[in-house]
Amino acid sequence: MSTERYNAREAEPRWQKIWDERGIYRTRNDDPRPKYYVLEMFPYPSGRIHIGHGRNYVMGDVVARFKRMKGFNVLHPMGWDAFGLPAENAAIERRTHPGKWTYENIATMREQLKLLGLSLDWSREIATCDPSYYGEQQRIFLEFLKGGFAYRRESEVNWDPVDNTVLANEQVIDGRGWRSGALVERRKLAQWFFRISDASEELLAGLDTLERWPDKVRLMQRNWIGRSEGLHVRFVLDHTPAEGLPEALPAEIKVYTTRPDTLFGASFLALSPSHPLTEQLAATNPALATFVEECRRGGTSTAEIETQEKMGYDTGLKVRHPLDGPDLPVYVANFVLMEYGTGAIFGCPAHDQRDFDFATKYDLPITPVVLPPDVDPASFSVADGPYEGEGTLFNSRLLDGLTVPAAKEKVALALENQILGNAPVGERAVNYRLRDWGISRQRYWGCPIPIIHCDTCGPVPVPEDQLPVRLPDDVSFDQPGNPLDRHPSWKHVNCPQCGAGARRETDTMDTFVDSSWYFARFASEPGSDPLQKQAADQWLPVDQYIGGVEHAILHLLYSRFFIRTLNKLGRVSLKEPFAGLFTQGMIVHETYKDTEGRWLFPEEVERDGEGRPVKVGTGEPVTIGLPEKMSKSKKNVVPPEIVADTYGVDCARWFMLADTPPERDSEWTSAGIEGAWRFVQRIWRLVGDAVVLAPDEIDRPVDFGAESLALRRSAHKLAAQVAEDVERLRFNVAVARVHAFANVFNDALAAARKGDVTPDLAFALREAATFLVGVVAPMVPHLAEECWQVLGRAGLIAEAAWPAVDPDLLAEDSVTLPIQINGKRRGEIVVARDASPAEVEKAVLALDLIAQALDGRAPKRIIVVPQRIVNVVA
RNA sequence: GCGGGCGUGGCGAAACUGGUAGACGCAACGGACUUAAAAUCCGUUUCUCUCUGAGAGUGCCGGUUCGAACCCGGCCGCCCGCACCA
Repeated sequence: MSTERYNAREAEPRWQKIWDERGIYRTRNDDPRPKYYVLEMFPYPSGRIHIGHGRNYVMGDVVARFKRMKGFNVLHPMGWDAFGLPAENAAIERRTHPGKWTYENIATMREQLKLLGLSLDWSREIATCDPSYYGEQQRIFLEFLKGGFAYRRESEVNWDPVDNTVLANEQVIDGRGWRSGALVERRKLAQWFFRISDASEELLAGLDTLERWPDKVRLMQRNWIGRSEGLHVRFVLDHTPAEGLPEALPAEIKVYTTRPDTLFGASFLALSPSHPLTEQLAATNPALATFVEECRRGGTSTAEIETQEKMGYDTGLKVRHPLDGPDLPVYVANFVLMEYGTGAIFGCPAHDQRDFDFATKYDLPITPVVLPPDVDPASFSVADGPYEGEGTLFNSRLLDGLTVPAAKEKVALALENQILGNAPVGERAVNYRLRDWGISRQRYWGCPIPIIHCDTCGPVPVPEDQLPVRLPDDVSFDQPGNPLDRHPSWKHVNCPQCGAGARRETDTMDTFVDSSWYFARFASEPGSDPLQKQAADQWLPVDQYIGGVEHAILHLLYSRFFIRTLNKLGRVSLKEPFAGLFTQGMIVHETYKDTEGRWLFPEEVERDGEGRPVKVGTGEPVTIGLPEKMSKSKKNVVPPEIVADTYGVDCARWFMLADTPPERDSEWTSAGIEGAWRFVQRIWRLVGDAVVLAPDEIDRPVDFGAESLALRRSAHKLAAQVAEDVERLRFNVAVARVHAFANVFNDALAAARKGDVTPDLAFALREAATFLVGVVAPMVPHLAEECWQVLGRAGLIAEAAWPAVDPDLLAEDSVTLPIQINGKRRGEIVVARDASPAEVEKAVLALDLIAQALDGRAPKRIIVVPQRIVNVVA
């Protein structure tokens, strides 16, 4: 028996060095084997990683290693989402350069990731802040522009008047700038947009092709795109000249509705405060202008929007009802969004909560037009609130008696056929919630938008031969605002078209642009063109993409749009970048606070004699809080280095895969990591014991005894089942199977120690050990290499094949069937695997326990489910 | 408010998608080995009872079925996404 413990601290760096020296994780594009691309969402280099960051990389690594063993040419790269605001904040706080800070973090985190023993092809590493990467992105931007997928328009931003800077939504807290505390204003700025809304329909339809995505994510994207079918309706303005109205008002107002059936319940029209007509009226109406101003000032936080009261301003205008109803007043209302539909609505208070609130406040008529099923029209009232359900139309002339869908159809037809001017009054329309993607950021640390603004030529693309537009290094962060804007020379250039003095665009791109194609960059070999069509077509789509649910919408939707657009521009052949998606759960950890409410690191807490948590050294009592996502601020983090030093990273990897289903949050506990450690040692011992009992590799004997055969069956079943579990990413189940097999193997070894080790048993023991090591190799790769060596196998297990399963060993000759009487389990019977139902039935009826239960009577019915169960109905 | 998901021992969870509920692990308890400890190994561990056996049991109530954790209806509780989208 082996007595040495497995020394992970010594073995792990040794194997990592060997892997590294032999370059076995370097992927070649000319490898003829079938491809498999596994990718974890690349990290933002924020400083240091903690063990909580490791889970998705470990999961991806298990898949990568498994697929390699299964004979695939695996691409498993890593890079850095390296642009972004935190680098600028760090620059301000630490008086350092964002690039320096970023690259230092990358260096640290790269070493930490390497510590985890991940089988990554580091030769393809990229950082999005590298000019070779963002230069290509600038080229893509210009192609988008040329192809009509990018454009510029005015759009509102959050403006901090003290810091003189634009704020991201998350930097606005309770309507104030997070740093300055100043009240945030909304300002209009000319900004660049990608026309993602034009792709709404294809992005929606494409979701149906993504069969290996979680339903939840597809649903979230579906809701985000927010397709709705409705009707555009033109309401003619009644031009009875009212006092003080400006000349040249438009003849009509167009609204969008999904409830045209409620047209006869309409009691007002409402315009958005940003509607062109509102602006026209406000120009000569100071009271309205003030009202619009008030609406604009409304808070930006969700809490404020939620509780905001409905407010309206009666313009004094009236419109005519298109179908012989009463004239309707036109309001401007704070709850009508300009960005959706036409920026104007008709209000039907009886059947819409918002309209109901509004009508109640301004004392407008509330006419019910939809009667719920089985309700008497005389007693039906909407005084307590609107009715938004299905029903039958009434109070609605031509629609009376129709169901809601039938009424929608009839109104649509009627309005389509009613021609006014040269166009129908009503037109069916599809609307999407999805808006265009604003990519301009008034920041330094991002990809510069390659545009030059000329007073005569307007915005002009930077010529191809002048790309990339590099960020200047000599910038200062001692004043608020965008350093590119105040740089002494950077932005002053000549117009590429007319040669006159011009200015560079000083906005940089949203970092979601950077992450929308990095997976395509990994496809081409290091040093080659960043976006090579052939390479992208070879490797994409990503076969298995792994990351957090927090990216379920934006990153994944933007990437889908980006790839589709690259496809239209002829840059890639595929339409969907990620064939398989998995969203993993977080690692959570208890939180600790001392008596003064200060957060404590886990290593600052221990148990006293009575098991109470106390502070190390002082013995001061400690309060334990609920497990939460690991975060620096709450100090509930575990650094990978500590785990590596005490238990080894294989233990950490095993722990992260075990027990909890991968999509759920998993709690990091010391008991858990100790359990993983015990099991790692157990595998080591089992393999060592097997080698002692069966020291030599021998040819497979022809015949096997019962014990040997049983062990072989278990081993082959293990390899088959774990393969399936890993394919389905059910790592916790795979781990449980390995545990169960270890128990079986342990018993077999104990029995073998007592008796003779016959050649067939020796073969079976060695085979079992080899299978065990092969099966755990993707999960605990260092331990597996060490065991591989103990087994005397040549080469590295990292390059070995998955254990070869003999299908004959998977099928048992006989099966044990449970026997139920009236649905309750009463016994069991062993029958041949291929026994016919009639044979089983006969054997069951012959049993004593059945005879007793039947007590002489004939059974009413016997259900035999082959290889499953027998149920006797007495 | 709208949309979606989930409720199984002291805990994390399995259950081949309608067929032996609780595999496997953690924790706990008992035992072996040891001068002792660590490590390891062997047991016990859903609940109840009249305990060599029997009954109940997958949030609660009901239904479908020979058979339900799984399907259907209605409650209760928790979690997530969206949020004035007309």
